[in-house]
Amino acid sequence: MLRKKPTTRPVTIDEVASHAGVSIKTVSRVMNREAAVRDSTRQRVLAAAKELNYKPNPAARSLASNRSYFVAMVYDNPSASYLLDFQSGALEACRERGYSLLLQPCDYQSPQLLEELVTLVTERGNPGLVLTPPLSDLSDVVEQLDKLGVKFVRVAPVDPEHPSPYVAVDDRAAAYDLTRYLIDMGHKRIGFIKGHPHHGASQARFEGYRGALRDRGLSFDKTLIVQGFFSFDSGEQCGRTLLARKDRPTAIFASNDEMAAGVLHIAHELQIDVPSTLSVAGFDDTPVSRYTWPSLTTIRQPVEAMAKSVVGTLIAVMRDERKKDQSKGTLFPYELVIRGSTGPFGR
Amino acid sequence: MLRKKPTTRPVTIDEVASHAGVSIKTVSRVMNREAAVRDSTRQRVLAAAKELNYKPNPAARSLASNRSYFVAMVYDNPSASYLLDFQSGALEACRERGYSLLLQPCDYQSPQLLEELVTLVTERGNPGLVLTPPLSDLSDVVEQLDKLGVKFVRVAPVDPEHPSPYVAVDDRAAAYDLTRYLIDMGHKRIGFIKGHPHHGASQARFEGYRGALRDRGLSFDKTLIVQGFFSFDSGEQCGRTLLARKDRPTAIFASNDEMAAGVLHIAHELQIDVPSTLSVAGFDDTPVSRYTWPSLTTIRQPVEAMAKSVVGTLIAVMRDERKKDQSKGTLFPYELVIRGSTGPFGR
DNA sequence: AGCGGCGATGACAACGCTTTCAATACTATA
DNA sequence: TATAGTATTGAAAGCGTTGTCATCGCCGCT
Repeated sequence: MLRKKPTTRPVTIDEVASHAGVSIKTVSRVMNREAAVRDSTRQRVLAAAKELNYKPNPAARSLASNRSYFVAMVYDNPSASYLLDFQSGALEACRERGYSLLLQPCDYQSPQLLEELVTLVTERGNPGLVLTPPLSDLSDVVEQLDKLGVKFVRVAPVDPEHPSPYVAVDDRAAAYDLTRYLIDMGHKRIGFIKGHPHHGASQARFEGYRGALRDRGLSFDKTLIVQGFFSFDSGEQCGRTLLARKDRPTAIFASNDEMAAGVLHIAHELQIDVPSTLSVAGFDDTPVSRYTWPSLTTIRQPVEAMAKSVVGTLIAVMRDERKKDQSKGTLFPYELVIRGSTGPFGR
Repeated sequence: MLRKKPTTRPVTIDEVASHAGVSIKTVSRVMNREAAVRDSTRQRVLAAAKELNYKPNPAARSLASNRSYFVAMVYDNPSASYLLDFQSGALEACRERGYSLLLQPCDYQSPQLLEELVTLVTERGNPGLVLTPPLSDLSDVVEQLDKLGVKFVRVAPVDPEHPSPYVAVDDRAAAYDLTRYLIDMGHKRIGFIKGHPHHGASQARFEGYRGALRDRGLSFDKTLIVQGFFSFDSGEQCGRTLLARKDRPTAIFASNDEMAAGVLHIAHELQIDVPSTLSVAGFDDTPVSRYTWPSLTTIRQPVEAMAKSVVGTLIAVMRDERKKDQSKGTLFPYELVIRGSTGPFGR
């Protein structure tokens, strides 16, 4: 079967120009929404473009303008559903503005990380970058990228000091609220599983937990704190540690849903009933929180909206459209979602 | 803070050429691995390129060559983790060959789907397409894309009749094996939750189930079959239907993990012990299968490897490198993964 | 009427690469 | 040593846009 593919050659700007009786430059102006075009002319051009179904050639565009129509999402494997939610928000922002999203998985601990990013940027026509955690906290990388003139925004940076734009949720306050909720359910011994130490949010969540204990006058017991790594496996391990003790906690707050799922697994293994004798809470409200039994009490972050917002900002930066007075960071609201995995102790 | 960004202008082919003492055409040849270059020349050029850290400008490249260095993954929300696994395999294939991956979420039922895809293709410089299920089964879309000369490959098409390349797993055989395993555990009444009717795999899995019953001489009870939609919620609903019956099944085979997770939820709600009085199995071996309690018996598909392979094929097609005698489809091996959610009836 | 200015438009040169085709340098052969 | 043939290389013309700068009207003001 060797039939020749038709591959209809796309319409070019020249055709639109002659069809509308103007120069290509004018068509270009119209397509780029530049101001200095008489309204009647603009209409004529738009009509011609529409009729011919003209789509500007992106390669020619970025070659000539030395501009990029790409946003690259740089990530190192945070939770899967977080990634997907984020992607979908980012895609939405890109779609609205005619940009495309590139994916750049990477190893945040690699010594060549900066080099890889620079390669990405130069190889892919200078896209803007979205740094997701924990990359958003690598201050040297941030510094260098900035120095190199790379446009980027950060997601959930622990340290908002750098002038680049970012989005985040107040992790500390969220963890504080969740902990207070547990305390208000009557829990006095609340275990805490810390998140990955290289994620800024981990520290903030821990501080929220501690703050709530303090404010409610509960003593802080260091032995109830264990170090997790945001993974299901680490959740199991930490759960085992906490639940093996004789004076085990009556509630466990895991710094994300996957670890909470791991704790639930161990609780089942040890035949500890949840929530009657153990409450378990997570963080993030990923789909995981519904798959577990019981469903997880957790904190919902509007990940998709955050992604959309921050990518929008990035594109504005790439276009130099950003008003100077615009605030560099945006905090999004979180929400405490109460499900079956938590309750008062002893029924 | 108005400091000017340095934005070091990238190295161009001209600089490499003069640095190596050759014409730009020769540099171009070397960069594109064309044959007709003396070895000594090639070395000289490579050295120069390396020294200057030359990266060909992709926009210029695709403008001049009218070729695309993009692969677009077209999907309509199959399971989240499936997507991510697929992405990561696709990215790997792209990375190896210097291509970039674009994401194109879409609505497979939209009447304008074809139009949207054509827009994508023309707007984004004619990328190759990866059609994931259920898009891979829209024969009219496939037909039209082919007619338009769009290069594409399909993932898990139910109907391999079209000559475009594809990857798949033998869903029927996998479901057959899983069902036989359940039967061999002593189950005689095995409920089946069908997958989304618009996914080709659904039918194949169902046939595998039926085939195993038949071969093992078990009667086929239509009332044990319920229609799901691959979602957790539909799993719950179907689970409720099946488990509310007096003569409820002793095992339930859900056509994917999320639905199986839903069934487990209902089992817990009804205080039906798994696996002693009910076995539950899923399909896909997504991370979900580990989060549930008990962990799910399921079928593992090498999604990432499949993605990598099919994207590799796509790129070969885009480059016209594909040997004619190459088989158009590739079947990947699946694996039965036995976990805690299944066992012999009555302990 | 003459002049400065500004709004609207177009001509033409990039942008960095590939393609085409011609030119040159070899190599094997007679 | 000449000769054809092949391997290697390069010059120049695009590819489809945007950037720069010149041009052309037209307005208001002297």
